[in-house]
Amino acid sequence: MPEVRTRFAPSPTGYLHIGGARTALFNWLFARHSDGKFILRIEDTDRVRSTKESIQAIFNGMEWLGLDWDEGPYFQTERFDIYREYIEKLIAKGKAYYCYCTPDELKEKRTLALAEGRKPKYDGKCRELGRPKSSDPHVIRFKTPMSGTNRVCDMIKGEVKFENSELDDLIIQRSDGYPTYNFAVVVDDITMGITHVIRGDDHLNNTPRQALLYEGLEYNCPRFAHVPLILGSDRTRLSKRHGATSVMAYKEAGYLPQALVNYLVRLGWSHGDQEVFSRDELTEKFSLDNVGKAAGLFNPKKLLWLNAHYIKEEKPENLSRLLIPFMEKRGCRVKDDETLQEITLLLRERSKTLAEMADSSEFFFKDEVEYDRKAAKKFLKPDVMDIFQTLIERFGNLQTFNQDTIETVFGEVSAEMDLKVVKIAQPVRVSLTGSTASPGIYEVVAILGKKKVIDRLRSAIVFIENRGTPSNC
RNA sequence: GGUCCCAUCGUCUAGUGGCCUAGGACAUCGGCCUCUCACGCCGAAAACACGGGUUCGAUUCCCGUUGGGACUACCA
Repeated sequence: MPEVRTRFAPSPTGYLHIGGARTALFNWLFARHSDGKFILRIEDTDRVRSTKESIQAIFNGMEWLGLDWDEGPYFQTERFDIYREYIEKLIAKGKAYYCYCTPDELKEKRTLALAEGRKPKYDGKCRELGRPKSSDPHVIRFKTPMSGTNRVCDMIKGEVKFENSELDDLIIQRSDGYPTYNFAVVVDDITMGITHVIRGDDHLNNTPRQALLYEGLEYNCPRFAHVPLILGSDRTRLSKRHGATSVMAYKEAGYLPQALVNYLVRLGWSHGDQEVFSRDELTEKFSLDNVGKAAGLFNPKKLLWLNAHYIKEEKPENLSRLLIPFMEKRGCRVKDDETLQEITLLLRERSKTLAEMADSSEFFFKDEVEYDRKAAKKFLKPDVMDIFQTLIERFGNLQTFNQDTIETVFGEVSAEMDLKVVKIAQPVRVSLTGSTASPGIYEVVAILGKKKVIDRLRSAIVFIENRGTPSNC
């Protein structure tokens, strides 16, 4: 068996999007599973739409997802000599020809054909003419066989048949001398020794043209595998309309790369009933045999669930490091210390994203607690001032300020005042966090520390005292 | 319009002719746990698009219908 060689070949006309990422992932997994090579090739022959920023965005996305490549990146714009060489070969063999038809002429013919209900194929005018090369503007076209059936054996779709008569003579070199997509892809895949072309379903219709090109160039076709597309919730191609489609947007929203990888791989591929896969498990178990044929709808809720899962699984020390940029974005300057790790430990059970985790840990670091209106109205009432006062005293007297001693204080106060713990915990929670929902109150008190807790309880008392006066309402 | 692809719970899927009273997961709904919120646990509801064949037997194989999608450029 020759070595497996796969490639990911994005065009740098935007960020790395969800669909592209999955294609890259499948190629990467297939190569890693087979101990083969994964190659990155940038298809930048569209000089109007290709940008440097997009190239960088693709690199960033791949790096974040952990999709490392063994060869490349190759750039098509640096390979013109190679394409020219192959075009010359085709011309020499009489398999390609110069075409001097103008874009306007072609457009006219196309509209006419459409109006008459015919197929808008190129009519082959210059194929008959056989004009030699000249300095007049021209493209180069490939002579497509007029008849015959073309069979492509796809590893996912099975055998797909196309009639050659449906195809026309495709342009392989544009008038500006640039090769076109279908031609450059074939030459690249040949010269890079690609054995498996794994790509989106949307390329299935290109495959017969490319197969013909392989034939014309006298090379064997690689194996093809057309992966079904990812659709938005309205069942059309995933696009910006459907929300975030950029891989890096998920990083910024606080997703973990392993969650996105796990989600993407399970969308279209399965291994029995298993839902969660480590990276090692994926490279071990991935196979094209278990890739489904039908398009899949992108389901943000399931991705969110997976993200929550991976957050729960992540070590507190890693989480605290990942959390810092999110805290800074919220104006909290935090150190990656033991306290932050304790906080992430509390919050990892209750956060679906790092952004959410940052939101719910803000109160630990803010100087002033901002009370949620409803929460304050319900729990910060005159009858709790007594409780707060007692707690301030008891906490003040504690030699050891930890979860156990704090819990004991709550227990004692609840017994002495004949109040259920919840009647104490909720007002305290609001006074310390501003909200009715937070991690366990003993943990929160312990992490905040004696001074902050007492300060915040005092502020709450002041808040309650001032509430009666209209100026503070 | 033409070409091609596709079709199991709302969604991702298991299922490769009898193991199917169709399994799992997300989401939804109920319950338990509990200092709140989550987490976790338990449970419920929820699908083989339709019509013909083939077969002793079809979710599974074949054909058609319907529905959805992709492509249809001197873009990739």
